Amino acid sequence: MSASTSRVREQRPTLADVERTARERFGFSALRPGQGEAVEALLAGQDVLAVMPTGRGKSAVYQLAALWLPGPTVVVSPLIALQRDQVQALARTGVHDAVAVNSSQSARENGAAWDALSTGDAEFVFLAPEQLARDDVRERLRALRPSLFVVDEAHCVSSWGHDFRPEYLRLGDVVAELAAPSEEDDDDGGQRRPVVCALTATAAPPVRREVVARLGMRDPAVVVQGFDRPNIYLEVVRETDGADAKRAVVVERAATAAKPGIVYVATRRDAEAYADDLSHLGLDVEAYHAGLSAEDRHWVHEAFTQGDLDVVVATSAFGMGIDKPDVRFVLHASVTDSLDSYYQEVGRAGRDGEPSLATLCYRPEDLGLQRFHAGGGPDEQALADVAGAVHDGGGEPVPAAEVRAAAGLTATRTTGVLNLLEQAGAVRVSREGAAWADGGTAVGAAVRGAVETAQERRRTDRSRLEMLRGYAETTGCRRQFLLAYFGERLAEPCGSCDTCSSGSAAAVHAERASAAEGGASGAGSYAVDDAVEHATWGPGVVMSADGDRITVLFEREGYKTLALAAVEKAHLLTRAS
DNA sequence: CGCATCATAGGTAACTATGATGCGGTGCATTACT
Repeated sequence: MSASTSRVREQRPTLADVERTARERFGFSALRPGQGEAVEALLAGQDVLAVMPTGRGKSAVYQLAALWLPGPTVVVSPLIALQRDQVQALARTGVHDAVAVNSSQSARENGAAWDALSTGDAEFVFLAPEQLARDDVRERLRALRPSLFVVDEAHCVSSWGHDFRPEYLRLGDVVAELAAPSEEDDDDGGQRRPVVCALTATAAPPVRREVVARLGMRDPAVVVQGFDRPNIYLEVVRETDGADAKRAVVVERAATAAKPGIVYVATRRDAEAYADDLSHLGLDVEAYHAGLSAEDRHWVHEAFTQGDLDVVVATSAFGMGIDKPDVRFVLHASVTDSLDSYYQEVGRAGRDGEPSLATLCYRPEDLGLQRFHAGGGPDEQALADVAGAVHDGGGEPVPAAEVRAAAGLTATRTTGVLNLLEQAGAVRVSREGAAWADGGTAVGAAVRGAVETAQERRRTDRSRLEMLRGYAETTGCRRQFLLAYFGERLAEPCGSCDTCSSGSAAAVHAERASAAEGGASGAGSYAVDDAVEHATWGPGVVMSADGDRITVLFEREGYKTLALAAVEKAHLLTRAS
């Protein structure tokens, strides 16, 4: 048996104990900033949200905590390929055994995994959120009495939960269910709720808040490590001469930049097209997107990791699980849906600390595709069709396939619409299908509620896109803008971005400084993360306050940038408690 | 929302201009077949 059972809960280890263990058993030279704090909180039974750069740092948090916490550890991990890597990485440390349960394994392999967990031979079980939708899986987990519930890549809760992978939004319920008493264990008055640990490399404050809320985390310790990656030079190339000119610029930049690198594109078709262009120039290049066979994807991933490729041209499918230290450039051929995604992708450059380059080729027209993805407005017809199909079930669950057929929508679209109806409180979705939640709710009212929710979501998505536009169009220091978005203040321009090189950042900085001095109270009267309220836009949180303007994230409207002078003159904002 | 693609029109020969149409990202799991 492992150390987890030989030590008693009452004897909580000190930070020095954690540190020594990290050294002796995991071979770390020292704890990294934030790690000790996060482990201590978990051991004290406090939920933890850790926002830390990718690498060894994050997973060490739960691996260390698991040594002292009594039961097994559940790790929710978004990709099966990632689960495989994580299980192997744990096997290499030799400290713990880990298993995974998923659809790529045979029933027999999955059975063996459960056995290993129940005998204590394995400490960790890696699962995708979809597994936790299964009654049998949740039952087995309950029986194991896990002490720690980890959500890896926790930003997926916010970015995928709403439509693409709705099971992410149900993880909070799963935790609650693991804690609830059941018929079998009435002796001890129910189960202990596992401590929840959410991990991600990139999350702006609103994403953090959403993760905490959706996972039902209780008074979590929020550990945020530095976002700044000073070795990555940031630049934006604005292209005004049309789509063809932009293509030429992308190809030229990718061809001349130091290798290896990643070119991110918005469509599968672009991935193929750019890969063709670059290979005609004699580069070792491959395209990567979700339309490729699993085999091809694996091959490209391997070849890139091994250093056999100069460039991978990829959609957003390429990324999670890449831990290649020497990526020299990340070039975006068009915009992403948000700065969160953008910085996540940029963060794959220069992990070795050596100089690297992040270039965004920016055409305002490219925002159109992202607007499309953010939803072209709620489709009332689709909502009505789906609501009607579920309502006709008369309270009995209607299988998703039937709802889909009745409404004539794609699977993804159907789950998205069902999710909206569920958030509006009209529909309950279970594994068996969707059921009308409340006999008293009329279809019309449910649809109106769902339209409202959809519009709110759309406003937020568009405002996130606007923040990306803000980054692309700012004449101030790019890094100051980017870090402010993530709630970090950089006092001076960074000196390592295109606007700093051109001198425009310095000019903006001077201008803001004098504006702040001249104003009655200036930006100093607002701090990042202050809660405020606007007369018409309602409650919000200050995202950045720099010089003569502040940006506020409103709960209903999304991000808005306001001139401080106007705010103070018209008393636009009041402080919320 | 912006684009690539395809069909049509124009006016008489190979092609360009215009308009209509459809498409666009991310992965789990499950099922029905060879």
